[in-house]
Amino acid sequence: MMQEPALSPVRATRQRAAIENALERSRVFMSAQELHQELKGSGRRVGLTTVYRTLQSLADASRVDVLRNENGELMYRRCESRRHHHHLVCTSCGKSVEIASDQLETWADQTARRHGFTAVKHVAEVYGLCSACS
Amino acid sequence: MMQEPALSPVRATRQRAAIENALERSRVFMSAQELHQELKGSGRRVGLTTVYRTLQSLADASRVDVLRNENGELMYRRCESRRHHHHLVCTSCGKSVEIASDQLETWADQTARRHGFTAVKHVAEVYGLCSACS
DNA sequence: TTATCTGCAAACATTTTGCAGCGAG
DNA sequence: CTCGCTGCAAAATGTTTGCAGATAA
Repeated sequence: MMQEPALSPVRATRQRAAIENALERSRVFMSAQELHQELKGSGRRVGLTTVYRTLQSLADASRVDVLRNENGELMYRRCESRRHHHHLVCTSCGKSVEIASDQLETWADQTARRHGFTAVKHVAEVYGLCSACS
Repeated sequence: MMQEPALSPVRATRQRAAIENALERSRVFMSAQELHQELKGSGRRVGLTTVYRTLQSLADASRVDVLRNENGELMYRRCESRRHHHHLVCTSCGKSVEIASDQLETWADQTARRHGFTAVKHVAEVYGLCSACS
């Protein structure tokens, strides 16, 4: 069993609390910039640099999921499960569901092996309109 | 059957020829910057702007595949098949294989439907070491 | 001839880094 | 009191755009 990395230094700062809090409330992926705006809008002032650095450290600790949107920007969302998983993301409201998929893993492994590839990793995300948006 | 878009105006310029030629010879994904360097190295001078614009238009016409590397940079490679497909990419030498995957499509559709999502699209790439590199 | 194409320079957008000051422990 | 955290300003990157001049057709 893999153990979650023991996140190095963590000082309980106002900024970090604000960021984690915002992530906790959101069920959608947000960019660092969006999160920064969100915080600013609700009166909690946190420097953009700090938002970037904090999100990065949270991602390193597998506390948030990271993926790139169409424009190549990094998007973050609180992790529900620490296990390997993928996402089903609504292209309209941004809501996302974490999905497990043994089937997908199996397919990736088999496909790779069939072509003589080893040490397989993969990325996969599914996009569509959620029931509320369609 | 979908018909390939009738690519708007296309003048046969030296630059476009150089770019298409370089793409034709390469079996690996290259960034616009890399392609630009490659051309410069082999004596064929093409402006970086032109490389970007040409690759973009080729991508629009589905003549090249586009995907983002880990750093979010756009990578291009000549398309072997115009049909929807995914890639198996060697993380060492960059060589890639186009892979079809009815299984994957089916999985994406079913997963989405199960969660009430419609209008499904998906992205998926598989990474590993090819036989020559492992 | 003329509408495209080219390419430089400048603009852009996102993310990272240098560094002086703040503040949690 | 210390050392990590913060945040401004500036740098770094990758990509796009404005525009004047070159050039296929």
